[in-house]
Amino acid sequence: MSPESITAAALEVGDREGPKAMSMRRIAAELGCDPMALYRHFGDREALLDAVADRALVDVPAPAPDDPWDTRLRAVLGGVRAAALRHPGIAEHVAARPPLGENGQRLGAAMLSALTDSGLPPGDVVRAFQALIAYGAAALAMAVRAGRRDARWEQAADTIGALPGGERSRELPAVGSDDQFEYGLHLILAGIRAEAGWVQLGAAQPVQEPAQERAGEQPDPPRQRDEHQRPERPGDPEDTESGGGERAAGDDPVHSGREPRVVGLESGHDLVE
Amino acid sequence: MSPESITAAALEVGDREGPKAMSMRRIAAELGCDPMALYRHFGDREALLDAVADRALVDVPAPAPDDPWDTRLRAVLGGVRAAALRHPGIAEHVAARPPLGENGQRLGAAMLSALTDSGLPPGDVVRAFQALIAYGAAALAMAVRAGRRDARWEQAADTIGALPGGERSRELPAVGSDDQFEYGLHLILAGIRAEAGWVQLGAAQPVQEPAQERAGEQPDPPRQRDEHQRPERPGDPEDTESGGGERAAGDDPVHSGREPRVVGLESGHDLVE
DNA sequence: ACCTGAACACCGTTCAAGT
DNA sequence: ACCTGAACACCGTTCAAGT
Repeated sequence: MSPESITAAALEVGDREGPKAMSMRRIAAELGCDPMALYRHFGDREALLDAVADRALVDVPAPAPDDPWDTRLRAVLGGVRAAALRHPGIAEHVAARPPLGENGQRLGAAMLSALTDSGLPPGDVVRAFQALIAYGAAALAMAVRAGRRDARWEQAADTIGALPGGERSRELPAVGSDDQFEYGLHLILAGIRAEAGWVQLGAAQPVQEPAQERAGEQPDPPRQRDEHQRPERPGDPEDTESGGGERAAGDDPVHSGREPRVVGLESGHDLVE
Repeated sequence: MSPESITAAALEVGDREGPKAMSMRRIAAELGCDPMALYRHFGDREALLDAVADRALVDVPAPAPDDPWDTRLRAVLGGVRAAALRHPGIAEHVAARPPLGENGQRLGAAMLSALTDSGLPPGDVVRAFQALIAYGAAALAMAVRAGRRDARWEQAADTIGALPGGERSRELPAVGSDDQFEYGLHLILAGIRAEAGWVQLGAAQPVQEPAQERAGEQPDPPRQRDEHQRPERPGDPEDTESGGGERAAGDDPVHSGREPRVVGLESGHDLVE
């Protein structure tokens, strides 16, 4: 009757009977104990599901530190996605929650490290991190719902097909598919590259191969036109002193002339309970 | 006792008492009728919430058709986000569901039209559309939870602050903030630009102004260095015939040599019920 | 035929009663 | 002091009984 045995039982009943079955009562029944016994180890159901979600990520390995930063990001996000989809009972919860358990922190650190290596300024590293988490979570949620054959998305495919520009793509939008996931991730990584100042070789003739990088999960030796070269940067992210205060609070182009920054969550609105 | 009066009552009780209060019984009580009466107009709770979510989007205007494609995308996604946050009771549901009601289709069509104008090939238009929906949904969900002061995210901020590269950004990650939302959207739009073959002027000296486009919601006249020029493209998206079958099924660089395409949801796995 | 509301099969969590 | 389980305050939905 340990936290571990509880999360194990929860994961099993969730995998077997779906997310709705992961109730305190049902999990307790699985363990043959009183539902209240669970509250000895977890404050409430949410805390228990947090632990279960993190447990589902134990098998996701940290990326190889010598890989390029974008490869590392793809490895982490793809790994989380695959691991979560292996446990459909908890995938929805993984998708809805920030990664805060032991494994979530480990993988989050790997992502932040990769983003730092991308050359983004430190402040943008955190923003890009959150953007990637958001995208990954939503794509995962879509995959879970697509697996559950949500009639809404089938209808959405019809709608898209009926719209101008969507006619020829009627069979494309496999909603939560790996392909779809990789494409969106590819877009964000390309955005990071542009933002960090990488120059994409071959950008002059984009029609023939604008998308081939997405196939690049595999070693991809044959013809690597998707190489990138980094321009020299006057101030490195490290020296924040004389290297140019180009993104200090005052002249930050994003925030100057706007309302006072919301810091953390302290000054946030409080919607309900 | 019409569908409209029901959705109106649901929206009001949701705004007033939070998403959990939007139960069939509670909404019926608001209307002074039997809970079962709601089932005459909506098949189940999910269908009712779909209608309520769409109703929350009536006020989001279609973007000005003459604006640049990226401005239109920002307008639609920002508008949906703002409208949803005005109705926190339903925001979570808006975030979790594809846009299928009257207003969702209207805004989805505007997004697809904008993406078509971005120069992406038709198949990628749909992929980019879904990626944007996914990102917008997740960012909205984060904003709702941040508004609810989720302790998890405060802890996440601490974790990020403790990681290498995150030290200086301790006060940055206002989790569901407008700033954060716009940054992620900016990354995706930059990715689309790169993918569609747009060249970003000034990419040679990126350190000084890599991020200023994000301020571009306002007219932004002073100095527009974030202009883009489009290279000539051999085949226009419109002529799919002789203009070059460059992205036909056979030689699609993304899909060639992979497992058979998943089409729609028909061939999908079925996780549970 | 239509509508109603009692009833079913659940929830998460509290808390008083037992040990 | 600790643990248990009855009880509270809810759910979405079914379905038999009423009109």
